[in-house]
Amino acid sequence: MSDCGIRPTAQRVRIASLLLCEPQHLSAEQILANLRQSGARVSKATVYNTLNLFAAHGLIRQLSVDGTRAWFDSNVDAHYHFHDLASGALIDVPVPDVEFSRLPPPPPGTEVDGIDLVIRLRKKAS
Amino acid sequence: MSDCGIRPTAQRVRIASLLLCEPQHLSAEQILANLRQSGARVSKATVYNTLNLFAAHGLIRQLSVDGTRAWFDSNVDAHYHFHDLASGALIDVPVPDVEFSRLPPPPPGTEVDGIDLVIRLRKKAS
DNA sequence: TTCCTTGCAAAACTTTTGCATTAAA
DNA sequence: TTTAATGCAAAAGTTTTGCAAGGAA
Repeated sequence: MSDCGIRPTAQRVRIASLLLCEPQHLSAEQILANLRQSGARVSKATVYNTLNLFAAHGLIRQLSVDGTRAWFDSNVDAHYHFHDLASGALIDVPVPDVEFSRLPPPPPGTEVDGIDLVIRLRKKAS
Repeated sequence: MSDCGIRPTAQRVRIASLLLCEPQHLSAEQILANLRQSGARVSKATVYNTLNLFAAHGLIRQLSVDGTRAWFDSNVDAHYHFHDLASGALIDVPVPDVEFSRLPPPPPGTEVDGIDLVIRLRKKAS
């Protein structure tokens, strides 16, 4: 963490270890609740500050999947998502599982910064 | 509009003609401002009610592109989007411009409801 | 000490809701 | 006349900000 020029305070270390020990999709509120349950003294403002800081340094990725809130993804490798509409769950889809045989050329003066792919899932009818 | 069982009130007709006369991506606030500029008497609550109503009936589509607000797309045909990170602009990408040669199978008990594809664009470096 | 970070509360924003009034059928 | 939609203001939910106090270097 200090590699990035981020000062490793107690709160930041706890947030980092919560997110980075395994791939997860968490909201700010979930992170706050989780930290407090495990006895940490953290404020909501610090959680948001820290998540924004981590995202700015590329340690985590912020997702816009539903309009309701931001989700923070500890997997910063390129990948895509399933979104289960019934449960709201997010499931990672590795890059090799998707292959594009055609993509539109970016408009003049622009280049592709990244591709966000969300495959929405519903309960099977049949 | 009344085909869908929606009562065509003055406000709804104005919102519909603003959105549906040409393909557009607008926020609720933009729609409200636009209507008031053209002399309409509309409240914010009615704009939101109407947009949610139209979306529920499949007349428009709600997009989650950035976390900041919802965008309402008057193009309900299947399609994808470019998202210009510099300007925030959304540009439609027609379905035939994208071709998937591989997609992951949906998890057991689920089926694909839809695919949201957003190609993020930045200013070309070179 | 000096600078950065935290916590708290309040503010800012988007979206929803309650309720009396108004308009549509 | 009956039912549904509107407008306003207030509420709800998420995220940001201001500022005094606390902690790291």
